[in-house]
Amino acid sequence: MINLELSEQEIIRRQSLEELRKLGINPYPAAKYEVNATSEEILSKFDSEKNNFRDISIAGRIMSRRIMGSASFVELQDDKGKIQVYFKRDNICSGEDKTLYNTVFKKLLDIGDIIGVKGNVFITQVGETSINVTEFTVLSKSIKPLPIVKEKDGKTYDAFSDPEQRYRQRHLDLIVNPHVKEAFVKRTKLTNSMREFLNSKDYLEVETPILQPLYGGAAARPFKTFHNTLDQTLYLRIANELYLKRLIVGGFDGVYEFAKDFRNEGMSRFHNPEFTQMELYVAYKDYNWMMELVEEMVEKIALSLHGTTEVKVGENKINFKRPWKRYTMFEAIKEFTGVDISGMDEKELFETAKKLKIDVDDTMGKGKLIDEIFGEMCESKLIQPTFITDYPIEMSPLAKKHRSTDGLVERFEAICNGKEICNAYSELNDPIDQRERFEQQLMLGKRGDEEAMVLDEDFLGAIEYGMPPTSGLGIGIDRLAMIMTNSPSIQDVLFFPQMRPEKKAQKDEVSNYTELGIGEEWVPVIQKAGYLTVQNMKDINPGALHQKLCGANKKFKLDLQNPSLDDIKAWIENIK
RNA sequence: GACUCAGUAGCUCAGCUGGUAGAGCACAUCCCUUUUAAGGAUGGGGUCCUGGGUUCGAGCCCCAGCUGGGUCACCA
Repeated sequence: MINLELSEQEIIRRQSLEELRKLGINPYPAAKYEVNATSEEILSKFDSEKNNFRDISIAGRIMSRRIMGSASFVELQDDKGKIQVYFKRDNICSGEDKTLYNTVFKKLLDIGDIIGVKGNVFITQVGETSINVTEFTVLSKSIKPLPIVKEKDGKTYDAFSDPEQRYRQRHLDLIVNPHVKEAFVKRTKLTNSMREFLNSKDYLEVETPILQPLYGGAAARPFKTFHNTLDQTLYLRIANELYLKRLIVGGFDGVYEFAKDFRNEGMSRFHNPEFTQMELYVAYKDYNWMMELVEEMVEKIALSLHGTTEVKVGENKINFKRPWKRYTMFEAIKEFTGVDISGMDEKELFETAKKLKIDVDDTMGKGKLIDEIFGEMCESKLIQPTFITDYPIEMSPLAKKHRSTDGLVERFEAICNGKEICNAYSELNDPIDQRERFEQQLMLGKRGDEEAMVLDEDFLGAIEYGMPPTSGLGIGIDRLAMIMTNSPSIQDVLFFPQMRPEKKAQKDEVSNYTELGIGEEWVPVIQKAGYLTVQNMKDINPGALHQKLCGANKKFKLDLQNPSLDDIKAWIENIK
């Protein structure tokens, strides 16, 4: 029986599936299919003089078909791109039986099907490098129609562009939007390049717990979960900083981790609840040394992705060539506002912020005020990669006090395209100071700051044994990937960005209907008519339902025995 | 979380002042063949996001909700 939830095209494809089976063709064969070329190789290396690429074998998805009487063209898409494939009836069917071309190829295959073809490469009269097929194999029948995207001269027609569908059905997005695939390939090249760089310096890639009994290393609200056997609350990590530092205490001089971190906060085009950060800790170094490492590493990444240090991002051209501009936070504020705040006390800072039309309130301390002024007046103006150094101590409980200026810490961030891409310190390794800083955070927490850090006794215990002077770095991989792939949204560099679950309409069980005396075969018909629950049918006109059901029976050729009007009246009366 | 825009065929979108739901692609049947966002002819395909309301009558107007986009706020 026909499934009424399917569209016409889906029904036709399922029928084709059965037809293939009747012809003895398995639409989902088990055997491996030997592939010895890709579309990319053929297009770049075919030479009609040499007539190379004889007897090639290639597999992919049918993306378009131009069917003619006894010859047809198909666009086949594989992992690397698309190539035109030429099907000629007499090349495929050498004998009298033309079923393989007339029926299997022309009628039973569709856009979206995955096939393998064997043949020889040639160039058509129009000049298109193509494969002349001698043999083809159905590898997987597609029973859902693909969105049809067409392209000419770089212009795309009927693009599959609805962001909701693209993110919810990323597989579809990847099939029909080639530039999407490119961005993800670049993202992987980015992390590969970074990993190579770090490995070449002999730093050790490690893994630390994602489920943590205490969350620490950043200021953020966590996701909370529960371990049954331990009877204990656990948190998904917001950072891995405190674990990596324990490894430094343990005697590794350089450790890094590509870490998925989780923060239970707002979502935006720059924020996803789970995101990737690369954290690196190197013993016996300071934040000045780390700035040079960041410059060198990011410049190398830009070069390996684009072959140049210049990267186009939106309207801007960003140049990652070393050295990057450096400002202390005070210098940056002076540069962009004209105000020198370096000597100011809390009250003066408060008045300055007010004059600059920044929202301020009484709870803000000195550090928060400086941070606000910088965030409002400077950050978005920093397009070229820039280091901002020397942050107020209040905002940085894990950073070492500045070697020469009171009230500051040895911290830097790199800002690029108006957004922070990394954050680094000379790490605080004085256990007494660290304990005091945590205690200050506890006070903030008691005052209601939900993002205040928790005191981690185990971590303190570790650094009490002595942690070497260390520089640490956290670099936002998603943010960097956005810049390197010219993507305006974080959703464009995450395969499966977080989405609210789709709400499905509630449906009653079949038994809810049969209890009323309705035959099982009528249940899908009634639901198709819009009555997904028995209660929806309660107050309707029996005559109208009768018409709808008999109409559907005829329309969909269901060959069911129509119920009488009295039957339907009885069903509706039976509803409680 | 706030504001704002959107949701109509498998896809991209029209839809007038409220009056029988439309196009292109895709699909089906047929014609032709080295074509290319192929062409020609004919045809089928709809819970107009959901639920209320106003109205003789709602895709359109009003209210509530769902989902998404954009901007802002928190944050990396």
